[in-house]
Amino acid sequence: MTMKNNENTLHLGEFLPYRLSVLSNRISRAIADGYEEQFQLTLPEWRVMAVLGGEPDLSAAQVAERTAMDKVAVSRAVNKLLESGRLERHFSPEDKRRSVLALSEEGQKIYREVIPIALGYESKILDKLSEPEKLTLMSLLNKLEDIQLHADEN
Amino acid sequence: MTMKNNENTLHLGEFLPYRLSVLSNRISRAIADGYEEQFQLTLPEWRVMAVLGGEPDLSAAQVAERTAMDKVAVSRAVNKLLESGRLERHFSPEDKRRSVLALSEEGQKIYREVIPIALGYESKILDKLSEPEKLTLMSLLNKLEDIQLHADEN
DNA sequence: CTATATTAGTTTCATTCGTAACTAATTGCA
DNA sequence: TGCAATTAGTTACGAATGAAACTAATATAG
Repeated sequence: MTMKNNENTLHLGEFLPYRLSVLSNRISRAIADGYEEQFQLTLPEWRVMAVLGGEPDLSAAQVAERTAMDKVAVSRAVNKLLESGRLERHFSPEDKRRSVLALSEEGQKIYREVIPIALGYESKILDKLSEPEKLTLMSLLNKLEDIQLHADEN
Repeated sequence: MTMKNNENTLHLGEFLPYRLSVLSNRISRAIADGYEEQFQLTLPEWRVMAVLGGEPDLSAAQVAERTAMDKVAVSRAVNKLLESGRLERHFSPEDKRRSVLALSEEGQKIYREVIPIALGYESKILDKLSEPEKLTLMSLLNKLEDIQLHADEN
């Protein structure tokens, strides 16, 4: 019979949320180091570019959805990308509030350069796992992503 | 034959680092929501308490090691915890720079109250997994934590 | 010894981030 | 129509963060 951890102490090194946080930060930082300096690109900016590179002509709100960023973060990243000429913005004729965002030529160029860097790091990680381990990892992530953590927050 | 993703686009939703980041942030945020308001405790403060609760009389540098926080973050968290009376600090007689940190009575009380909240969230997650899945998850985390992401940075 | 280098921890400063308030455009409904 | 409610995106502001400079204490080399 397996007993659940019910001690009066908590060991961070075995605490799932802590381990995920440290691991995730380490990976994100490593990847960002791979493009931040070279392309003067922050992580939120790269996320916006990553989405628009695969699916152009989204509104800021749609970008926010797909990146799990909040709309303020998207707004800021979009504006920096506009200033640096990596993004083009139009506004929808039907709804003059809604922006229509797409990578500029320059933005696409950078996008194509950063992708292999990002995928390279991912491979560096995934290559350490066997094929069945990769499949399990993906299936575990799917499950974990589905979990409802809050009581309810309509 | 399984082909590796070698496309000219990147789908964030399938990109491991992105998925880990979103998942980890969601979990950390949920847990922090469970104690921040109730105990006026930020995540870095809680991490410091969590370490000292299980292993008292550490120096700030040792706390930094064990929490994967940097020394500035530890210094700030420690000072806020001192102000709120949750931590006691002495200085080592052999080395008057080195602090010796431990939870105060009040700190221990809070520590004992927060632990079940934190573990509760962890269980909420782990309970969705089968026993073999949990084992695989732990073994995958062990492997991923071992990966060396940087070329070399002496 | 004494000058230099190193270490522990703090402070400073510039940037980032999140929340809330705001503006402008659109929708809905009376 | 016309006015309240909603939506897209921005701005403002305080808190959190990170890097670098700093202070005090200790270790080390000559």
